Amino acid sequence: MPLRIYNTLTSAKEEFVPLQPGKVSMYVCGVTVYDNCHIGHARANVAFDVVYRYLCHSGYAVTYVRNYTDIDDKIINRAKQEGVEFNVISERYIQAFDDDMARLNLAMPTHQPKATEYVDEIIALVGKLVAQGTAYPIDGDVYFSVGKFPSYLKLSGRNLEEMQAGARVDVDERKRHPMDFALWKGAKPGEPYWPSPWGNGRPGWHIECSAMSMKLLGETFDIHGGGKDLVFPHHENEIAQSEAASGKQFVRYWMHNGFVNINAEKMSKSLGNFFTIRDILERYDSEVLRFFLLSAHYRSPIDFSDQNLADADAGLSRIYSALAAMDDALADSAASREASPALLSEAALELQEKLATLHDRFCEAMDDDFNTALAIANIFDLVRVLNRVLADKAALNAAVLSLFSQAKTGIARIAGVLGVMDSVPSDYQARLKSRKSSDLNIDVAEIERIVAERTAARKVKDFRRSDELRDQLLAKGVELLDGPSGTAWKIK
RNA sequence: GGCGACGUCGCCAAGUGGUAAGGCAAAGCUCUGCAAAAGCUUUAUUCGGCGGUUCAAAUCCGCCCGUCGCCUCCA
Repeated sequence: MPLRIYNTLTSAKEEFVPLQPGKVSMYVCGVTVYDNCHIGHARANVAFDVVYRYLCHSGYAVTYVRNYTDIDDKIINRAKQEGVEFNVISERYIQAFDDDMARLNLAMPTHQPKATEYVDEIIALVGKLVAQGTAYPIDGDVYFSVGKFPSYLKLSGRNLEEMQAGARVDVDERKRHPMDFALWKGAKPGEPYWPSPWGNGRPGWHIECSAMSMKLLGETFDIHGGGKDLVFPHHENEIAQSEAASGKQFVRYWMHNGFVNINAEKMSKSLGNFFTIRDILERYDSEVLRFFLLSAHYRSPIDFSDQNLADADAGLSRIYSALAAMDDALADSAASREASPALLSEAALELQEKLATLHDRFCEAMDDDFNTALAIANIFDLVRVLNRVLADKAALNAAVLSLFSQAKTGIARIAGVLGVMDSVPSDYQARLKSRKSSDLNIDVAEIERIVAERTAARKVKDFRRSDELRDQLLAKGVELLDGPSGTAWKIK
């Protein structure tokens, strides 16, 4: 079954046919590095990380480019505030971005270019547009002339007249058309600059992506991604600059991810209602955050709340519990099972059937515009059957254990694409426990002492004292779990 | 004002013509001294409302209501 991708350019799902068979060229707008990243950045980057991984999984040789925009007005402003050079700011937040993405288990792109390393290419591109007459210099700035590019706004499906009617911006009177945008900005005193034919200055906002993507991927490439909010003006302007310069189609498939909302409203810097990735990782495991982000389709809005994160946490734990239980069964098995008949129970037969189609169903979901929500639902479906088999301890024979091995392999294959469920189950569980115990207001030795006292009380059937001690611990957030081999405890 | 998206069980969320996936929560059961935890089972004749097309619609069309986004920096 062919992969189908929703293309913003045509507003439809289209069969994906790469420019060159077996190869995919893909560019995703990274970040402007002037501050820490928020959950919205996490979503976009996780979404395209999965796109990248799935394309690789499908057998394509993928060249994945994700840029850093490391020169921009916001960076300059921030540098001014702090009284440092602009590159102190950009380098700091590049490092922060890299750290955040590593924690979110992102695969490394093939190239991670920085705008400042491509100034020559940018100047050449602007120069070409000026020479052509599609761009014009004024007082050290250079503007793109939207009137010279007839298909301007084809991506966002608007027209120039409407845009002007709704314009809320003060128009620079020097521009030929109110919608003309800057390719190059002349430097004011004290600002960073590069020499250019139009004087000292720096790149405008959109031009760096055109220059870097065309340099690394060619004038026409397969996939260009980013958040929905980049459709206009950023991607629209990229198309204008690039296609005007090359005379060729710039990008074949435009992909845009939906927003992260807070109380059904867009999370954004300007609204001030954002959470940084760092903030959230203080409180939730990074794998939980990633799992949460993949639990909705990448184009849908997703509402960020404690409740929803807690739900994701519970769901992911359910999967790991089943994986851990399989590990246990496999570990304490072997010899004693060998003699047992290899008959499969009804549940085991169902498991066998689910395993046979597991990978196909995964691909079917992902081929439909990267439907990770459906892919995850399939995993839960498998987990339910798995638990049913696990529950029947007497039926754990060699044949069933072999199914468990298959299940582990099958899930690992999927986990490798989604970038979740790829921890060692017992490690994951230990990670959660230690995270929770860090905000505990009682020390472990004290817990152990009370547990021991209660065990003694239970031994002599003093259940009143036993329950008293249990309540005492519960009040401090410690939950007791009595089992055949003694009493374990966990943080509530 | 222009353009666009969305509205599916208490909550989250798949499903774009063939008769409602999955998760969380809840209830029942198993287990337990009792619990907790865990597991199993159950839980929408119905998809914002009203019309229409069709043998058949959550899915297509029209209108209405509601929410949100873009049009300014934004993933």
